[in-house]
Amino acid sequence: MALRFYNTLSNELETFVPADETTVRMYSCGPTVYDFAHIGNFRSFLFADIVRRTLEFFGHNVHHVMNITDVGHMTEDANADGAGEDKMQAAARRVKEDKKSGKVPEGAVTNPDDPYQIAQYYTDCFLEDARTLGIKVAFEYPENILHATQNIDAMQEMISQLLDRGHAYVGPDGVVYYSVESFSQYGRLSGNTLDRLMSGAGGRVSEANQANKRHPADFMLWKPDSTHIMKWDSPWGTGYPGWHIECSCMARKRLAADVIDIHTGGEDLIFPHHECEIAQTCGATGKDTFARFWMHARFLLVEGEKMSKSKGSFYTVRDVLEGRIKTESGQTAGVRVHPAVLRLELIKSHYRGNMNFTHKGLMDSAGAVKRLTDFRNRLEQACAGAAADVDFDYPILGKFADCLADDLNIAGALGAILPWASTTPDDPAAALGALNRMNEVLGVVPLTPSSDADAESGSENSHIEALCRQLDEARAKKDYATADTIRGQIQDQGYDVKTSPSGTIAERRLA
RNA sequence: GGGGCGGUAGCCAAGUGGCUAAGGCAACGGAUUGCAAAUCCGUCACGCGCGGGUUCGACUCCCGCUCGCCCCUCCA
Repeated sequence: MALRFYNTLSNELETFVPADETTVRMYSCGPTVYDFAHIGNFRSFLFADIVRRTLEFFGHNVHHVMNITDVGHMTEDANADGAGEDKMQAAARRVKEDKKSGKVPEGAVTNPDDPYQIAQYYTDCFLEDARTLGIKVAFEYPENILHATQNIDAMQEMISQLLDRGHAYVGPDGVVYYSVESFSQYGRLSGNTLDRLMSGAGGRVSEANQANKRHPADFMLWKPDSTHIMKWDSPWGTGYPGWHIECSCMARKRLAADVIDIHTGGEDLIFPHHECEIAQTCGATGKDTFARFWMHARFLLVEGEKMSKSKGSFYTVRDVLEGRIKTESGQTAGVRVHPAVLRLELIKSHYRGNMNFTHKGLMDSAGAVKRLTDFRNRLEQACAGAAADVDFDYPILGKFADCLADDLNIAGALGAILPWASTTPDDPAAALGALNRMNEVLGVVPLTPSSDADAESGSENSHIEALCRQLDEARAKKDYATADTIRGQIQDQGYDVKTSPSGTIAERRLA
């Protein structure tokens, strides 16, 4: 089946075929680790995970690599005199505050002034969140998730190559800059060609900095600065690398190729980050292509608006999972959310449209996860867990495959699955096989019915169980007032109550 | 000013140049229930941001406009 992806490079849907048929080489821009990643970041990471799982679904072997940006870049990188506060220093302040309030686990960061400890702390948090949400590459740390700070040598090597090949120069300020005029393709990805760039339109370019560059769009590769909180020796003085070089370097190094198949990231990275990556990699390799496909996820809105710290909508994964989000009425939701629910909420709409994260949407997703889980449980019972192998001739699976192959149409795929999940298939073993294959991409059907219960404390389980029995007793005695009170108690603790002839069952709500 | 993406019912969200515009949620009616929940059955867009054009026919193609979002050197 032909896979079609929208390529930012051409602004068109293109049929995807890997350059090397044995392996798809894929690189995703990962998090900066000066703070917790928020759900907007995770939308982008989950998008990359869907790309990877889709490729695997269609039988490709995928080598997926992600970076961890742990070099403390200036808060204002454009500020060439280094006046901005280092992000790692800002993070140190934050961690010190969090340590006081007990948010940082005992022993996690023994010295908040050590930037490597800060970076590792947030890296660990990121990995934990990513694994919770089922992002595959997170289980491949550290082989396929690389730290920038552990690849400084490779960056210096690439900078040397760029200097040798005439794509870089040392400015009067001692900073090594990339010369955008040396690379004729500059602007091809973003449309921001040199003639179109409106210098400083974003208001983030300082005049003083520009004086040292040959062209206003030239960007930093290495900055000598012995006062920087993270610094390394280099032929250009002790200092630190520019932001863009790490991805060019690590993609080439870890994927062992000058040209890779797919590069993903958030839409804001198209310019300058990915434009600069292309300039660097192509400048160093001499090839005219870095990534054959560039794929970008649109931004996430929260309740219809941009996420904002002042509105309290900069949710982290833990904020959502632990119920610290606001409902439509502005109340704190308070109910724990199953990770599969958040995963589905963040993947269910098309990656090239803005996604609106809402409390209502989360409730919707919870219903869908529950429905799929119940469906799976029914199928497993019906066929004693013996799933049969099915191929794309199986109607739902074929439809699912068609949707995915059409530029990752997850919403369309869900439109096929959800009504199917209300049916009772004639061949439960085949249906289970199909569902399992689809879930390899979606990753939203919790593994076993008991896995959620296992996550609860034993005492809570037995407490709820006891209330269920009391409810049954009251009902048997036709003491409905008591029964209703007990039911209310169980529900208040985040459970759905189901009464049946064989007794009351409480199920923890997924959100 | 420039580059790019999007605007389908209360909400989320597919889709096609031409049968009655998927699906989910919510809502409503019914079955069931002590009452609910869950489940099941049924109802729910004469219209697809606005205005033109092309066409026998457009929500789907083209032009203009409008709104939202991203970028034009912090950003997923």
